[in-house]
Amino acid sequence: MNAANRSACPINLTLEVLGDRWSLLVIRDMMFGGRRRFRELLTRSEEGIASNILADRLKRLMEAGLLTRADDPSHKQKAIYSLTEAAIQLVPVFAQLGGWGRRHRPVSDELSIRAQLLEEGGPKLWDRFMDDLRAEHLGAPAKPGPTVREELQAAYEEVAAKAR
Amino acid sequence: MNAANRSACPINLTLEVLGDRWSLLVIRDMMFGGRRRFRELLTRSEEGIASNILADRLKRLMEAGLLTRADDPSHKQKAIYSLTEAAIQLVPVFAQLGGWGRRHRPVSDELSIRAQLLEEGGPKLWDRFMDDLRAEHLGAPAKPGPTVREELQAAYEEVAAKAR
DNA sequence: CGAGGCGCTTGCGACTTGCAAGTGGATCAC
DNA sequence: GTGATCCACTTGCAAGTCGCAAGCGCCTCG
Repeated sequence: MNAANRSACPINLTLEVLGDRWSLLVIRDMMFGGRRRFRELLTRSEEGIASNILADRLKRLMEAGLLTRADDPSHKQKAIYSLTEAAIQLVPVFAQLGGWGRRHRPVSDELSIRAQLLEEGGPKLWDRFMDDLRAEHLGAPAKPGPTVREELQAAYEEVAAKAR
Repeated sequence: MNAANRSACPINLTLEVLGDRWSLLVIRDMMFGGRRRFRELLTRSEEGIASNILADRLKRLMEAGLLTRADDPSHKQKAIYSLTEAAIQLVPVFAQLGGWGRRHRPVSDELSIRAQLLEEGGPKLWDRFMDDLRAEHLGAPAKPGPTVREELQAAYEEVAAKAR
């Protein structure tokens, strides 16, 4: 369980940071849902994370170098969390995880359309998405045109509307 | 925690099956290490899994449809575990996880060479590897030539020899 | 027939999780 | 300016999970 006494295998080391039920979901909500604050992550989470678990995960992810925290200059008690470059590079991992889940788990149509588009878009779309995230979280210059998140969101809403 | 009351998001559903510290490591040892028996998985695991945890994970993975169990006809008390097609399709997920770990975690050179080759080989290599696994675990006809696992293993041993 | 290997199971203490409630401070509405 | 509300967490506690060591019945080998 200790990080120290386990192996230096890349997969094992990745699992030591991300191998639990919540860490990747928190990052997913920040990436795909655009959430940046504690309260947003807490209350708008599909799966209903508990506040102490969320606090603990944010702390661990910061220690692992996947997230940073800054005070909101416009509102002293608000904090803003940002993804680091390392976290942004999880985009292909999410694409594969989502693609696998879509094919092998009982997903709903609305929620799987994003995974499908991300998978079909391939590395080109992933790179665009990562550039969007760098602009949003790291202050890199933004590219013109709609963001990948907006495109995915629009597709989701279209499917959700049809389902109703 | 219950599968029932969480969301139908592909990433969440994937995490419900694989989102713990051991499940993916067990599958990794079967895929990349060629282990098929309880005892092999127990004693030749780099990370030292406990026997009760291993038993529990094998059971859960069978219930999730990722593994099957058969009696060894030549030895009544031995069991053989096989990967299902769903588990074999985790190859790209492993490739991405390994690639990310290699870039962002303190991996050792010997253990990361496999991840590097798998990443650089891209979808073509992944497909070959998946075909190898289908031959080994599902009884599909084998392709001629060395298996991907053998190639990865040879590269690993070369690096390990240099390191000494 | 005894030693050892096989796939597990059991007991138990330590740690982790999930829920509900609470904390101190900042902001907002009036 | 004052009371209600929002904010990011923290605390207490019950329940569940993990990890280690030991043990189980069965089978095989010499």
